Amino acid sequence: MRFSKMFLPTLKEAPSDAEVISHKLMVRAGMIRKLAAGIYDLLPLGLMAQRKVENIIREELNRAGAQEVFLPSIQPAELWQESGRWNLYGRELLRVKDRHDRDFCYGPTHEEVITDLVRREVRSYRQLPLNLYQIQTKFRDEIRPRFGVMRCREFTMKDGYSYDLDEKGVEETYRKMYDAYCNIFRRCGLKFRAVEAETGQIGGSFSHEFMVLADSGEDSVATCESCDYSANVEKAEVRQDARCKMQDAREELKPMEVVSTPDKKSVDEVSEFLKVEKERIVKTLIFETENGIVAALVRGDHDVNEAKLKKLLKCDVINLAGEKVVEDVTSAPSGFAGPVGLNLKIVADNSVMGIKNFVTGANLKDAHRVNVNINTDFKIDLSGDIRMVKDGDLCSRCNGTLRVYKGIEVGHVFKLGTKYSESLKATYLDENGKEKLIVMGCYGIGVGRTVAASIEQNHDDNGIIWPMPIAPFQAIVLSLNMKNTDVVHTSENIYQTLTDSGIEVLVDDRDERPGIKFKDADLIGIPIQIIIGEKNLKEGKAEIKIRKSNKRIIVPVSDMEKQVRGLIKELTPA
RNA sequence: CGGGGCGUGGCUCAGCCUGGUAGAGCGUUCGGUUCGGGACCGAAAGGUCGGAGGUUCAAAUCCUCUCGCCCCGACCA
Repeated sequence: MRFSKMFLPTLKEAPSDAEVISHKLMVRAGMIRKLAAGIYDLLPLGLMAQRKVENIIREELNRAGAQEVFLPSIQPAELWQESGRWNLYGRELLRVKDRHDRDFCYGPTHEEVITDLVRREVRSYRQLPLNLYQIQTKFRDEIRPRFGVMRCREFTMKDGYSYDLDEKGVEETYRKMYDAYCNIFRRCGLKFRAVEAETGQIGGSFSHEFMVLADSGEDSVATCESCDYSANVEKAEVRQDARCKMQDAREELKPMEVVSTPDKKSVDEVSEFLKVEKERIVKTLIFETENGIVAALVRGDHDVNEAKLKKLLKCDVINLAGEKVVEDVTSAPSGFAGPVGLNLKIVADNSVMGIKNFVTGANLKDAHRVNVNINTDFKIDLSGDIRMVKDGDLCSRCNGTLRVYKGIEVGHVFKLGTKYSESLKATYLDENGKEKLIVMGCYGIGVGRTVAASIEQNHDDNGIIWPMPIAPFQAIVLSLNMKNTDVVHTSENIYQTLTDSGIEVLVDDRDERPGIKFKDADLIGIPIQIIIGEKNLKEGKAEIKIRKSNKRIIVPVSDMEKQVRGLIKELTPA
């Protein structure tokens, strides 16, 4: 490809609406342009990188026994009504009507469509297992799209669905997909972690998320320093240990008192005002569930994990109560809730059980209670692990320390079970002629997000540094002086030779000054720069610069192909 | 959906408070000098100041409405 002919509009300055690095660089490098909030045009350079990722995905999935299909992006409402998600999915589901006033939606995911296909075609156990995937545009009407291509409304996703005879079958498929995902992300040059995750809206019994570690990530991952335990903080288990107690067992129980705390609502304020460590304050959070209102107690330095609370309470819906409900229930403005005298079901985190003489809200405006003790002053109905892990907690699997990192979720695998085969009646006849539910798994990869995540992990002040496997071009030839015929001819020759031998090369044949070419080459991040300038050329030589290491070598022009070939190999992970 | 901010040439932004000829840098076009890290000189094109309404002799500027975009929040009392 020739730079002079390519639609590659690079920018010196980043657009003012770009926040994260990948977004800025993708716009500056001429990969994307915004059409509307959360909706982007993909330009040639951007598409090339994305196609590279797509092809790696295809190779690994096909190798693992999956088959590619292509399903409609517009889906009839009936299917979603049948699965029950037409109502459940909420406003993220973009609904449209056709000219006959029939309801459709733009697919945010394809469980319904593909399960409908499978249920119509699969009758016998002989036709299973089946593992189908597609690479498709999805639309999710996000509350707040942000970070460029990282969290947008329209995006490209690889989604795959597996159909097995039984639990054993799906577990094997799941493992295969898990391994394939590891290969895919490794080949994309990403530093990632496969972490245990909550199943969320898609539902199902267990799942792993593939997280790319990056500060700009919107998810938090807890990772053990000593063993290989990794989990989304939503899911990560807390280990109870001696350190949690932090109190002398011999400390005597003191009589409870009410103290005035004018306008001190938050744990920070109360801790400061009463000169008490946050560990000795107990927060009382009021939640509404389908089975009534409950009060959840966690230590002042901890946060409630709603997913865990939900599980402990065995309920489906859980929402933090609003101001009004809090006032009704505690007869005090929010900020002063406490367990003493509350006529609610009270759930406590394990760590609360070990504290004595702690501080809580008094259920009175501008007042807290001190020296509160469980059993003496109030009773707990239920206790368990209901808090979010935090950095420095102990690992639940070993004695290591957990670290919490930010991560970008690029892939997710679920063991779905029979959730959809049940609602959509996807069944088969087993060898005894008995009808059984097909057992499903589902597997997603955010393709565009993977590209963005790679940039988050691979860049410097000058621009993108593509890992070789997903670089839009493997090499770029910088013809430094278009007025010098030797330079031009040599650049052309090298470009032709490399291209003919199957290497993906961009030649910067624009009539621009060298500085501009260097800057653009760095910006668009091509791994190998081949720099053709007069001085070196007089000795029949040219320079090669490795974008990643900034290493420069001078090689004879005649040796170029061999050198480049060697470097490509060197820069491609096995 | 709540709070905040911003819409002025292709891009980044100034001008708005205090109404009176629409600006800069980058980019683009033409001519010349330059040519290994975003050059320089000269000339030029390009904007109904997001849109609608209002106030005024006069509106980018003040008021009202509207659309778009961005940020923060929408679980922690």
